[in-house]
Amino acid sequence: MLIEIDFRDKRPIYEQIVGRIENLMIQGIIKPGDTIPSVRSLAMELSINPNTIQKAYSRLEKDGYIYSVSGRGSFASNISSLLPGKKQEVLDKLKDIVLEASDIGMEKDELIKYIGEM
Amino acid sequence: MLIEIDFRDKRPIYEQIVGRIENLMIQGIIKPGDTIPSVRSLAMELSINPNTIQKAYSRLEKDGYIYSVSGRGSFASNISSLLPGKKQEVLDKLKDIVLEASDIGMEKDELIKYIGEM
DNA sequence: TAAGTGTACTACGAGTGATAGTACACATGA
DNA sequence: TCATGTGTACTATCACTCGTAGTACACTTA
Repeated sequence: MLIEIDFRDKRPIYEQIVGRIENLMIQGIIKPGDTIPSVRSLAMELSINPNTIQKAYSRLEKDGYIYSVSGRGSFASNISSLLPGKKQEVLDKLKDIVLEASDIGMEKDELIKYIGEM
Repeated sequence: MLIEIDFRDKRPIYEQIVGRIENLMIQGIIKPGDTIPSVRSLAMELSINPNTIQKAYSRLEKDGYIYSVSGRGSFASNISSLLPGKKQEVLDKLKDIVLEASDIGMEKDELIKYIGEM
């Protein structure tokens, strides 16, 4: 099972699926051109409604991760061009954390030290 | 106006208020013992329902930031004992970011460099 | 042709956020 | 004392999102 759902997770199911598939593609486990499980089969496998899967796939297609062909299935796109944007997103989040840390009197060095020791 | 609401913010109003007051206390702008605006006056000032303010204040009291006295008002608690927990929260978030960065092939050094240059 | 595929649509229930209104007990100051 | 302001506790209603459920249609493939 490459894709699983955590019902304790506060995020909506469709968002978990989006994140999981994005992750599998970024890690190269799903490669460009690979077939993505069909809406109905994945719904069956996860015991959730096909509409929920469709919602996730629509989002993935809109964001450029997959492309869907009516009657044939859904396939992984080449996401190499998306990586710079993803990197910037991470840096933006990191910036928020650093500002939050600053609010409670934590110095940059403390954060850097923590990262280094991970 | 120390407290404002951003209606473009996706977070619920009560959560914005909680965050804002926490922030003012952490920064020392609101000091232990200070009076917090009354439920009704803040509701009037922000043009929102008193129940929304009450919900925010209930959360703040539950989390130890303020204490409320029936008939008198709400007051800022001494939050110095809460700081270690807040620091740990920040570090936990930082950890998530680092893992996310790792997923898309970013090295720790890249993050550390970014923090250093902020 | 039959089966599997993506896609679109409506309808319903549950949960949450926010509003609206009412009510009660308490503290304070005129 | 009494009016006012305070926190607190309800109920009711509305809007929105998430998820489920069912149906339908056009397409591709074996």
